[in-house]
Parts: sequence; structure tokens; C-alpha cells
Amino acid sequence: MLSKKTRYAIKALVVLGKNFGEAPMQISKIASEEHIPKKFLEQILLDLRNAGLLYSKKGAGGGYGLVKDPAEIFVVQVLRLTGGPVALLPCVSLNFYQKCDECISEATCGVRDVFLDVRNATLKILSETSIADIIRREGLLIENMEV
Amino acid sequence: MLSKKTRYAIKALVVLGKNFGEAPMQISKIASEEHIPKKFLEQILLDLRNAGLLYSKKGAGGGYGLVKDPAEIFVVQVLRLTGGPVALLPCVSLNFYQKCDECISEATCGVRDVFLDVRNATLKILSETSIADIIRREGLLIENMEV
DNA sequence: TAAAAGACTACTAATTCTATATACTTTGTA
DNA sequence: TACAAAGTATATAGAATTAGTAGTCTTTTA
Repeated sequence: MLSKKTRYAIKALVVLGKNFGEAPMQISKIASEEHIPKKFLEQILLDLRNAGLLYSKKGAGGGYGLVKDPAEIFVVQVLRLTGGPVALLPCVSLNFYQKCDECISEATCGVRDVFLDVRNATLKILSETSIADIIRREGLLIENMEV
Repeated sequence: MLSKKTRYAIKALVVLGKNFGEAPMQISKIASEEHIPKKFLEQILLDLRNAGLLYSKKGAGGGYGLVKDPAEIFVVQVLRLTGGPVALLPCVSLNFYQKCDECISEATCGVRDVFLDVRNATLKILSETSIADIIRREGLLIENMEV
């Protein structure tokens, strides 16, 4: 399961993606629109800014905005920045690798082998899907509802 | 990430799968072979037994064994029995569904849409892979090492 | 210079996970 | 028949993680 932090981060980026090219958007606006606790969101946006995904502007009229086009921000990046490993086992994680302490031989572990496949499938989707894609898909979902 | 409970459960089933058709195997043997805390494993095997995956025999010469052929036990079942949801978001989980409490419209949520794809890809692999497959893959991995 | 807005640090509460402890029941065999 | 082997069951403790809150500081603009 994704942590709430990761979930909130993705949702915030989607909102900021829709706002891309316009004036920066305040934390409190994002928080109230997306029903995210404001103080918690502050921390998350700060992380995303420190990672270079967002710019911020202090003072009156300040707020946050995307540094890059939403089409160039991929979901997998957000997971990694917010500490959500893609893999279901630590021993198949690229960025959060850890040896399973009970494991005897990693190289010949059949369980690992299966979850390697799972990771690869997940990674493919998440590294091909951008914030812009999510916004586009929302549009499609809304269209389909109206029909 | 899978919980240790889920991991231990899969590993125990693999060991029992290799032992299928023979005399029941003791918890302590499985625990020491797989480096799993014995008391913890006890609870896990009990759950799997109550779910109908294992039979048990008390007393001297007792132990646990698979009820079904390892080719008929799929990894996805083990995840579900041990409480490990397949989905990365509660709102796309089939067996552990929960509404995201911050979500405004589930039907038009682009984030949900993406993680629905991820869940489907994961589910496909995990529901096609059996304990027997894992054992077979271990064999292949060992062969490749020896070459 | 006051208000708006983000930056940063620390802390707390809640939950979940992992593991252990203890007492009990069943079964085989000397 | 008594004892040892082995599973059953429940309770609980400890650790780690997550989620969220609080408070203070800094920057910017009107």
C-alpha cells in the first residue's frame, strides 16, 4: 500500500499540473481542494521542492508551482521521493534494496524471482505514466460519465 | 511491501510443497530451515490450516502438510489469507476495499485509474503463479548457476 | 511595517507489525 | 499408563512506522 504521504504528493502534483503555467498556488488552497491536512501537506511539498520538482515563492502572493511540464514528471519518481518502494519485497527493490534477513540464497530464491516479475510489471506502468497522463485520464473518465 | 507474515507463509508453503506426499513436517524443522522465529511461524501455519490450505497432526510424529497439490495453491491466495493486500491503494483493492477518505470522486479519479492498472498487472502474475511454479523456478535458477 | 505565505524543527498520538510467553490439548510409545 | 512430542490458543509486550500537530522563524509584498 502507498503511504498517505505518497498519495497526497501525487494528488498535489496533479492539482499543480492543472495549474501549470499560471501563478503559484497556495498550500492552503491545495489542501482544502484535496481534503489534505494542511500542515502535513506543507512537509510533503517541501520535500518535493527540495527534490527539484517544485518551485516555491514566499510572502504574499506566494505558493508552489511545478518546475517542469507535468508530462515530464512520472509517478515512479513521486513514489521514490516520498519513500514508497515500488517492490513488494526489499530484496527486489532497486532504490530501497535490503537483504531479507531470513533468506539463505538470494540468487536461487524462487519467491524473489516471482516478485521480481511483479516489480518489473509495476515499474513499467509507473515509469510510463506522467502527471499529465493522470490529468488526461481524468478527462476521459468524466467524458465517459456524461455519455 | 509484503509483511513478514506473508513472506514467511509463502516460504513455509514452498518447503511444504517440496515435502508434498510425504510425512507431515514439524514447525520447528521449517522454522530452522527457513530462519523463521518458531513461535511466529506457529501462528501463521495455524492460520493457513484454519483456511484449509494445510492439515495438521498433533503429537509425536505430527506436523503440518499441504492439503492440496502445490500446483493448485496460488500466491495471491497466500497474500489474501495473511492480510497482504495486492493493491497499492485501498480504493482499488478487491478484497480489502476502503474508500480513500480524502477522495472527492472515485469514479473520475485519475490516480485511482492508474493504480487500477497496476493492481491488474500484479494480480495477473500472482494469480497465475503457484507454489509449484516457485519450486520449479528455484530449480531453474540453481541450474543456471551451475552452468 | 504588518500581513501573507512558505521553511524548518520538534514532538505526539495512533497504529501496525513482529515476536514472545504461557498454559492447554492431543497423540504416540516405552 | 505416564511421559514426551507436537500442535492450539490467547494474551501481551516491544519496536517501528505513519500520520498529524504545534510552534517559531524567514521572506516577500503592499
